Formats: sequence, structure tokens, C-alpha cells
Amino acid sequence: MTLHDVARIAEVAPITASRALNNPGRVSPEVLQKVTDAVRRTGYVPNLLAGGLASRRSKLIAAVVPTIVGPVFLQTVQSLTAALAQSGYQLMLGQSGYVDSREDALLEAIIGRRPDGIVLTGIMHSAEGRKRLLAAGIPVVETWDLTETPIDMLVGFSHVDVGREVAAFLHRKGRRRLAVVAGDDERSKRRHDAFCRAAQALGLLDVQVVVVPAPTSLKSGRHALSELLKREGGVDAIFCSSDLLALGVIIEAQSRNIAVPTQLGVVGFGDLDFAADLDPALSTVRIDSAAIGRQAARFLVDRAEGRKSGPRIVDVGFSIVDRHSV
Amino acid sequence: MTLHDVARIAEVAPITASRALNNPGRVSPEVLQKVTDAVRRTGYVPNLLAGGLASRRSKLIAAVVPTIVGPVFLQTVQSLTAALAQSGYQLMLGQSGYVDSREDALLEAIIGRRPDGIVLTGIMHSAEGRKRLLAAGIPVVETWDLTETPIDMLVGFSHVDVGREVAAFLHRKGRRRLAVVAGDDERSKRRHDAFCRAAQALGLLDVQVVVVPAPTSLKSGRHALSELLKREGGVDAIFCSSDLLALGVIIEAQSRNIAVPTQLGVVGFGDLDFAADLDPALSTVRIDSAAIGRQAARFLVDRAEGRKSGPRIVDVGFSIVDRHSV
DNA sequence: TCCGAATTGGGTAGCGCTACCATTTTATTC
DNA sequence: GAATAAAATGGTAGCGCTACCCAATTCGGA
Repeated sequence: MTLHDVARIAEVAPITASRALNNPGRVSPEVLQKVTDAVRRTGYVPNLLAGGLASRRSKLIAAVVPTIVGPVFLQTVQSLTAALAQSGYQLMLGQSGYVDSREDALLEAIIGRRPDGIVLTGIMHSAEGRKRLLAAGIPVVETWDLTETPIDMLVGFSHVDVGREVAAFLHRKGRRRLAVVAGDDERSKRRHDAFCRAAQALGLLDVQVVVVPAPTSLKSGRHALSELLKREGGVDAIFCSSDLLALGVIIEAQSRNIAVPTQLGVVGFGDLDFAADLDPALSTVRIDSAAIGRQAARFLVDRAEGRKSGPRIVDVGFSIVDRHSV
Repeated sequence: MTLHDVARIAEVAPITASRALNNPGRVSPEVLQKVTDAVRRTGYVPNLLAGGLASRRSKLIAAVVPTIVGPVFLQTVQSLTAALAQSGYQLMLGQSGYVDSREDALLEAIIGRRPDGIVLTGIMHSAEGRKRLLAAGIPVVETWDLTETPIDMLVGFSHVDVGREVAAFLHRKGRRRLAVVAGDDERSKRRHDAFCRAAQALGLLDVQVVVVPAPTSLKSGRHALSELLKREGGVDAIFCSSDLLALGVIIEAQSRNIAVPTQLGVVGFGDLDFAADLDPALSTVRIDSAAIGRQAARFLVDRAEGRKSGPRIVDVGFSIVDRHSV
């Protein structure tokens, strides 16, 4: 069942049928009706492969995440999918982080599909990768970060600011012996570097640091607290690089009868949906993950439809949610 | 940059270049070398849209999940993506569950892309939807369930068995006043129906039931326990339809000084990665979510390559992980 | 020696759709 | 009523690739 069949049944030329479907405003109501009827009667579904080939617009957007497991980017992917679907775009998912993955193979698979845009989360782009994307001329949105030199478009927030502000927040709360439990990735490294510098500037003792492997997990959080308690100096507040890690720390604290927040303050990162309902409710850094997805979708759809979008860089910011764990 | 350009540079016919890339064994080593060199020099990336159109094999697999948020299917999607990538297939993600989604629009978007297969998780398929998929002739794998009448292929486990065995498990543990906290979806409904029937058959009192909205959350778990405690009769064990719900129940219990497992036993579902590291460690039903994804991928790739796969239905089973929360 | 099979390369003809331009029809203006 | 603009429709020619068939070459066996 092809467009030609539909056109024949509707008694119009194929090209007219095409217009009726893609640009209903440009045909007469009468023709539109005939074509619509024919489509309904035949159950015709346009072949988007053929359409994409001819029009050079595939209506596909590729998203690359390090791994989809690990709840951080989930909300972004979810809102991205939803926002794209509303404009008739479909999301293609690529994971750069699993074992055996070869970045060049992933890029090949993506570029070969001629997507109308690519959303990057995480640091997957090697210099080589950047070059290939640029060369392919595909619009790119980098997310979850802010940099001076984006490949193309950018939606994120400043990890440095997060680190600094959390340090100030803990200082205001009277915490003086700070620690960081951070996942082993570049972004969280920047957060905790800024955190350490800010703590120093505030005249605090050296910040204890525990680095745990990515992706972060509850288990790592528990281990990290054990580790911290073994060290000398003591700790009265911990900034964790994810809410899951923070939950691990809280659970480990509870099982050791360390009172949170009285003896130990805990701050998470991400404000996942469980954060507000823990006991004590978790103080954390809220990132509007869904907004990142929506904005990325808007950027790409605008670009694909040839609309000018304003600034190419959006800082979605963050906020520190002050609950009861500090 | 097209295959024709590459062929010209390699000084062979376009069709030969195509063969060199897709079927290296069928050209002479000499030609293969020339083509490979030309590809490398030009940075050529085959246009899979065109290839798919001509060959009628798009190398795309669509996956439909109710929502990607909510960790249940995550592992499946993750392993599916990885397994498909290894065979050169790409995953297209569709969400059937978010607000405003129209199932017919989603199906249209998917079928229009002429995927080589569809993976269904959840009950998204209305009768109408089933018909359209069947009509489109696209291989379908239904997952996370077992039914007598699959559309096509099936990878899952028996929710009825889960319900029955968890009831028997709790009975063996000496629990006598059982309750269920279940998400509002069809599958979990079947689990808890079987659970209730089994409890009855074991001569237990009527099972208390609290239904919470999908997707399940920690918060719902806390509310559900409050709700149960308000009712008469008392409860000494709760079967939750997700680990997240179970965590909520445990946290609510802790905040009310109800000892788990002494006073209250809790069983989750899913064995998410945090389950083992809670305090007390969560007893739960383990589903090999990744295996479901891998098997679905195998089914679809086999079908796409024309290989015969054995049975069309695979029961991946489940196991009850006996930790410390019961 | 010749013949058939196997191996390798190429030509032709689409896959199903839309861009671009040409043509026809209808509305608008003076 | 003619001239012009605007709207609606159609024809042609690809988009970049592969399926299908055929031609040329090589090889072994009768």
C-alpha cells in the first residue's frame, strides 16, 4: 500500500495526495476529504524512510546517554521523547557506556540514519567524535553542562556553581567538617572541586573526598560512609553526587545509629522523586531534568523547521532544596 | 558523499562497492581493499534510510514502554539496546504512557518507520493496535508477561505464579495476616489476585489490599502503609508490587517505630539494584530484566536475518530472594 | 578439447516519497 | 472585460541505495 495507491483511489495525482497529507492547508477541502477518506479506507501508513530520503528530513532525533540505567538522565529522556513525539519526531536511543561499545560504531549507526538532530548527555564526544558530527552537519544539543565552547547548542547548568553554593549552604547551616562522596565522572568531579575550593575560601578544614565508581549506587553510598568514618578528623556533613548515594549514606548512618541530621548532614544531587519522601526528607540539589529535555527538543525542532531560535545556550539553573537531612 | 562517489574513487561500479561493504566475502580481496580505502579517505557513512528503503530492511527496532521513568523496564531497555547494537540494529523508543499520548499516533510513527521488529512492554496494545501491527506484518515480541495467545513472540514469566509463590513463601515464614500494596496496572493486578487466592487456599485471613496509582513510588508505599495501619485486623507481612513501594513501606515503618522484619515483613518485586543494600536487606522477587531484553533482541534479529528460531515463547522465570525484610 | 559450474563484476530498474517547476483554475483589481 | 495575482494541481526527476539478472572470467572434469 503506497501513496500512489491512495492517490489512485482518491482520484488525484500522487503529489497532490502527498500535499494533502503533509500540508493540508495547501489543497482544497474537497481534495483533502477525498484523500483522507482513501487513507482511512486503505489503512495507509506513509513510509517515513522514503519520505526522509526524498525530503532529507528524517524526523528522527538521536539521543546518546552513557547508560540509561541510573536515574539521572531518565527524566530528560522521558520529556525529550514526549516533546518530540508532539512534533512528530521520534527518538532513537544510543548508549555510549556499556561494555564493548565502540563510540565510532555508535556514531556510524547514528549518522547513517541521517537524524535531524542529536542530543548528547554526558561526555561521550571525543575530539574525533566532535569532528565527525560537525562534518555530518547534524544539529547537536549538548546537555547537562555548561561550556564556553559548545559544538552547537547547549542546555545545562553550571556544575561549578552547584559545588560552590552547596558549600556555602552547608556553611550557613553551621557545618564545619565537610566531606564529598562523588561518582567517578567528569561533571561530578567539577562539582566537588568547586565545593572544595569554596570550603577552603570559607576557612573550613580540608574537605574529605571519597570517589566511587560510576554509575553511583546505594551500595557505594554505604561503603563511602564506612570509609569516611574510618578516617581521622570526623565529618559533620556530606555532599553526595547523587540522591542514590545520599540514600546509601543515610541508610548506613541509620544502621550505625548516627543521627541524621543531628550528627551528620547529608545533601544529595538530582532531587529524584523519592528524595522528598525519605525519612529524614533529603536536602538536595534540584535539577529540572525534564526542562532540559523539553528545551533540547525545542532547539532541535526549531532548527529542523528552519525557525530561528534565540540564544543557542540555555542555563536552566538549579536550586538547593532545604529539607530535613541537614 | 554517496556510495557512487566512493565507487568512482575506488574505480569500481557502485553495486560492487555496495557489495564490498555489505558482503565483503563476495568480492575479491583486491576490490575490498580499494573500497575500504576509499571509504576511509572520504569519511563516507552509508545512508541507512536509502539502504532500508531499497532492501526493505530498516535495521531499526522499536520498543514501546508505558514510561521509561520507573525503573522496572529500564534494565530491559538497556540490554535490548546493547544486544541490538551488536548486530547493527538501533533502538527507537516510544512511550505509550505519558499524558496526551495517543496510541494510534505512536503506532503510526512506529509503523511508518518500517522497523524490522517491535518490542512491547506493558499492555499498550489495544485490540485495534494488535490489528494494525499484525496488518503491517512487523515481527512483534511481547515481554514481561506470559499469555496463551501472543501476537507473535513472547518473553516473560508468569505473574500468577509469582503471586502464588510469594503467598506460599510468606506462609512458610509464619506470616498469617497478609496484605498487598499493588500498583494500578493489569499485570500487578494479576499477581495480587493470585496472591489472594493462594492465601485463601492456605487458610489465611482475607488479604488486605491497597491499590496505588502507577507508576509506583516511594511516597505511595508510605501512604499505603499508613492506610493499612488505619484498618482493623492488623498486618504482619506486605507484598509490594515494586521494590520502590517496598522501600516506602519500610521507611514509613521505621518512622513509626515498627520493626522490620520482626513486627512486619516486607517483600518487594523487581530486585532493583538497591534492594540488597537496604537495611534490612529487602526480600524480593527477582526478575532477570536484562535477560528479557537480550532474548527479545535475539528473537528479532533471528527473524530479521531469516534464521529460524526455536520456540517462540520463552519463560525466563523468576526467583524469590530471601533476604532480611521478612 | 569442450562444457558446465563457480566466481566475480556490472547494468538496469526500482524502493516510496518529495522538490522543483510548469500548468491550470479561480479570485481580484482597475 | 482584460490584466494580474493567487491558489490549486500535476509532471518530471531524482533522493541513495540494493535486488535481480546477466556478462565475463576462471577452473576442473569428462
